[in-house]
Order: sequence, then C-alpha cells, then structure tokens
Amino acid sequence: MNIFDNYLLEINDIILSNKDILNLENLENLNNVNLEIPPEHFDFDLSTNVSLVLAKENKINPNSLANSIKDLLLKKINHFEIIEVAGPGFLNIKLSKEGIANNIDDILENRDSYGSKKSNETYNIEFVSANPTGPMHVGHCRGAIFGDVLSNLLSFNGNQVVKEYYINDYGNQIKNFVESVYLRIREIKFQEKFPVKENLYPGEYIKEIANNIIKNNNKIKVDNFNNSFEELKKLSLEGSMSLIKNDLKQLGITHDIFFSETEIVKKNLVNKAIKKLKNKNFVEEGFLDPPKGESFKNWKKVKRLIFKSSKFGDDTDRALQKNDGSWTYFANDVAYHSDKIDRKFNKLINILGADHTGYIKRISAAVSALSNFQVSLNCKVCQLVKLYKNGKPFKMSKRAGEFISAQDLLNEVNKDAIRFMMLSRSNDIELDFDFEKVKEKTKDNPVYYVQYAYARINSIIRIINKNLDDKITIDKKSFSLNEFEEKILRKIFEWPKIIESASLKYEPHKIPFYLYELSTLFHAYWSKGNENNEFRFIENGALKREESLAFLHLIAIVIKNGMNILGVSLPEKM
RNA sequence: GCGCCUGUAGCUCAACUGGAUAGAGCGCUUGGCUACGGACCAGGAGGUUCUGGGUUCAAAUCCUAGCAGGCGCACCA
Repeated sequence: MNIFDNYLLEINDIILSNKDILNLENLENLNNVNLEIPPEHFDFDLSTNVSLVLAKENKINPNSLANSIKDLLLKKINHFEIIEVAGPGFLNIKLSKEGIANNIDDILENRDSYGSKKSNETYNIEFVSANPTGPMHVGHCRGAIFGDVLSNLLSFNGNQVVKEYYINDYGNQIKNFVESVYLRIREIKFQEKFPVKENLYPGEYIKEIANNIIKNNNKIKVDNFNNSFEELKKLSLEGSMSLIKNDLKQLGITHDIFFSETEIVKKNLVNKAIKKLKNKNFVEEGFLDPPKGESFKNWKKVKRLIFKSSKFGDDTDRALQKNDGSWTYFANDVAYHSDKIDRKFNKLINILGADHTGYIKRISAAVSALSNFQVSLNCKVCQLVKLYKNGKPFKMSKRAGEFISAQDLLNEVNKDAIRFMMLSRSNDIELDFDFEKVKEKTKDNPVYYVQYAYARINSIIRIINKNLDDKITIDKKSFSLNEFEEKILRKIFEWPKIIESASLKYEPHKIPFYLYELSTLFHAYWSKGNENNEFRFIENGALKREESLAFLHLIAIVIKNGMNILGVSLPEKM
C-alpha cells in the first residue's frame, strides 16, 4: 500500500498505451520517472517529473509534452482533479475528494502495516560484536541501536532478518583478559596485589566477574594459570558476556544468534573456507610487503598463506597466517562469513565502528570471492560518539580502565531518549551526545516532543470514551478538511516514502526526523485550537466533527508505526 | 604517502539520492497560556551549500583538481 507507487504505476501504464498520441518513441527511461510530494508552497498533493524525463530522450519540448500528459491523466485517472504544469515541466496534481478518501481508508485499513513495502529478502545483520573483555561503552551503543533499528525497519517490510553477534573470544586479548580475572581472584583469595602490567585489564568489572566466579565455583583452583586456563576462560567469558547482554537488554536490544570465534576454530571452518578460496586460485603462499606509514618492529618477511583481496578492490593482499603459521583474525572472519553465505542469506550487513573502516575492503573482497559475487555484503560505519556533559567534553579510554560505560549512561538517561538521540544523526557523521541535554524533558529533546503528541491524541480519545484500537471509517461524501488537516494528511501520505528510502539505503535516521516534523504539524494544529475555538476537536466532552477522529487515528497510526521501528515506547499519559 | 567519512544559516544538522524559491532545531528577536494536557505555538532577522573547473533543461547532490577536519592504514582483535 503506497499512494505513490499506485499512482505512478497508473501513470506509466497510461503513457505506455498512449505513446503514439504523445509522439513518444523512446520510453526506456520510464523507470526514472518519479512521483513525489511537491514543495509546500505549491499547495498540491503530488508532483511528477514524467515530462522532463521523457522530453529529454525524445528531444521534444518538456512543457508542451507536459500539457499533453496533463490532459491525458485528467481524463484517465479519476482521482486526479486538478493538474498544473509548473516550472520547467513538472506536473503538480491535486487529488479529488474521492481520491483522498480512498487513501485515508487504506491507511485506516492497513494500520500497523501502513508504510511497509512488501519485500522478501533474507538478511543477516551483524552488529555490536563488542569484544567480550568487558562491558559495553557508549560508543558501542550507537552501533547497537543502529543495527537493532535497521533490523526492525527491514522486518517491517516483510524481510527475514537474523540479528547476529560475533563473539571475538579467541586470541591474545582473551588470554590477557582471563589472566586479569585470574589475578583478581588471587587478589581476593590470597590478598595478592594486582600487578601493574601493560596488557592486563584493570577495570572494576573484572573484580565483579572474579567475585561471581568465586561465589559460584568454590572448588575452582587458581594455583597455576595454565592449568586452570580453559575453565577460567569459560567462566570469565560467561561473566563478561552476561554484562554485555544485560547492557543490551536494558537498551531494548536482542540478538538471535551469538556466534563464537572459538567455535569456528574448533569446528575447523577456517580450513574449509580457505580451501574454497584456494580452489578458486584466490589464495597462495607468498610474501607481503612491509606495511606503509608507521614502522612495525615485529614485522618479518615470512612465507605464508595470502588472500589475493587486491583482485576484489582491496588496496593490498592480506595475510591469513601469522608468523607461527596460526590463523589470523581475518582468516577466522573469512570462515565466519563463509558460514553466513552457507546459511543462504542473500544480503549481509555488518555494522561497524569508525575505527574498523579500514577492514571493510578485505572482508567484502572475501565475501565476493566466496560467493562468486552472488551475495552482497554491505558495511555500515557508525562514526564516533562525542560525549559531553554540560558542554564539557568527556573522554573515554578503555586502556586506562576509565571509560564511560553503557551502564553509566543508562543510570542517568532512559532508554527511549538514548535510542532516539543516537538515531537523530546520519551514521556517517560524528554524533555529539550531551548527557544533560538528553535528560531534559523539553522540546529540545525530540523524543518527548513526539511522545507528547501521542499523549495529546490519547487525551482526546479518553475524553470522548473511544479507543485507538477501534475500527473506524470515514464518510466519503460528507467529509471535509481544514487547512491544518490538509497539511498533516500530505505528511502522512509521505510516510511510505520515508520507509522506502530509509530501507533502501539503510538509513534509519530518516524516521526520527520525519516523526519530529509530523509532531510539529500536529502541535501547531493543537495550538490553533487554543487560540480559536473553531479548531478544537471536542466541545462539551463530545467530538465536534466525525472526520477529526479519523484524523487523530491517522496520526497515531503513523507515530506508532514509527516509534515501534525505533523501539521507543509511547506512553498514553505523560 | 594511501584509503574511508565529513564540509550547507552564528551553532548542531536535514534535503525524498539530479529537481522547482536549499529546510528544521538551538541561539538572537517580537508575540501568544488560568488550557481539548504550555513537556506547546505564531512572526522576524540570518545562505557565494569549503574553493576552482566540468557534465545538462536542471547540481548541495554526479565527474575532476585542490583545501580543511575526523577515523584508519599489523602477522593485534
């Protein structure tokens, strides 16, 4: 259900079947034709560039073509009442009363699915994937919320979406992490001082994990690190993952699958994946050049397995083995993505932090190579979150053990405000996040502004003893709209467009912007009622006009659909 | 040195992915409430869309050469 798609289809059909009358020979660019909302000052419902597009390739004057098309459309589409040719050849269209009524009915009929566009892809979205060496920090929250909302958005359109978390529970960092827990346990048990050592994790949460391990495993031995490593690793990872999962839960985020890197190694998936690439001649033994830029003291020229990612647009080929012959992180990740491909997703999406930008080309290359370009991997990068408190910058430093955790944030700000705020910027730009501002309950804080609009609608519905779940229809003959309602209705017709472009480019930030604008129109309408009785919805506890009930429903439907996708709650009273 | 991202009003950002007179919020400024919920609204001022060149009916958007800022450039994860 999409007002634009429906009418555009009709327009295209009419053009096609009347190409002779219109003197058109070339119609190849018909799919470049679009139907949109015209700029506000034109006061029209729809606008199309059809004559501009077709005039060009047929080398005729766009204005005269526009006039011919105008006559044709007025004759053939009875929902189109007035059409005006404007500017270089745009067609601005006003819908008839019947046309408007039909579209309103469609929305009231479709409700929860209004705005969705049927699509049937299978998506795998990997997001968060924070290292399991400690709780989430604020930077992770952005990617976490982005991934969650993108998943909601794609599900809203009917796609199959699997949300996945890749646990990097392998390698040196985990060893250091487990050792840190080990030493904290010894500290607690034997009052040994926790050493100051470069690679250890000094954070307070390590003590928490250590304490929990002691509490639940009174037989655990900590005499020798190597001997107790495996058991301690398991327990420590459980400890840190439960911290992370708890953070995610409080942010309203769930994953369908937690995929362990250790499992990949254990199941020998790396060998399998590398063999696949070898068979295609994309892997060979060889030498890499030393890295440019900084100098690396540990770099050695050693013969090793190399993935020829430069054949797929990467800047250089990439190592699959370390000096000692063991697999690199990248090799494990190739295996992981090979597994995703085997699980038959046709679209893969990874949500990454800005510090992983340099990794995109090589992993995309791997997916292209493994799938013969059949599966697309799209990496969305979330730029940094810059924290402020009362205008003063807040610094994070995980190494020093003094980072602002997701928990710190959640202690001060509620989930709804965090989610809305984190999405109120395009993922491509840095986000300034001020603790104090997000706590404000004013229009400076857009989430309350939108919620407030919804609460106001509910207060009317309460007064007249109705329910937003009630099925309603409008009287197509008698209904009429005032200027405010016309404006709001056009905004509501725009909703499917927002969803379409947000899901096409994976840009969920369009939704908060849109909801804010819709709320603005509603608040303006409401305030007019305070000035002028004529514009009030109710009088003496009863509805003044039947159509205003439909109106309140329309707005509520769109706000609700939008906030559901954002995962932000909508209180009926505030 | 190389790659990715960004550059739009004093500040923070939009702009339906090539459309018409580039829009919001904050800030500044002038007004409006004892309420259908003021957690709100209306008006005003504010622009060489970083710079130069190109593509076309049409460029903030595409191409190209620069400039400025951010992130990254491993056999770490």
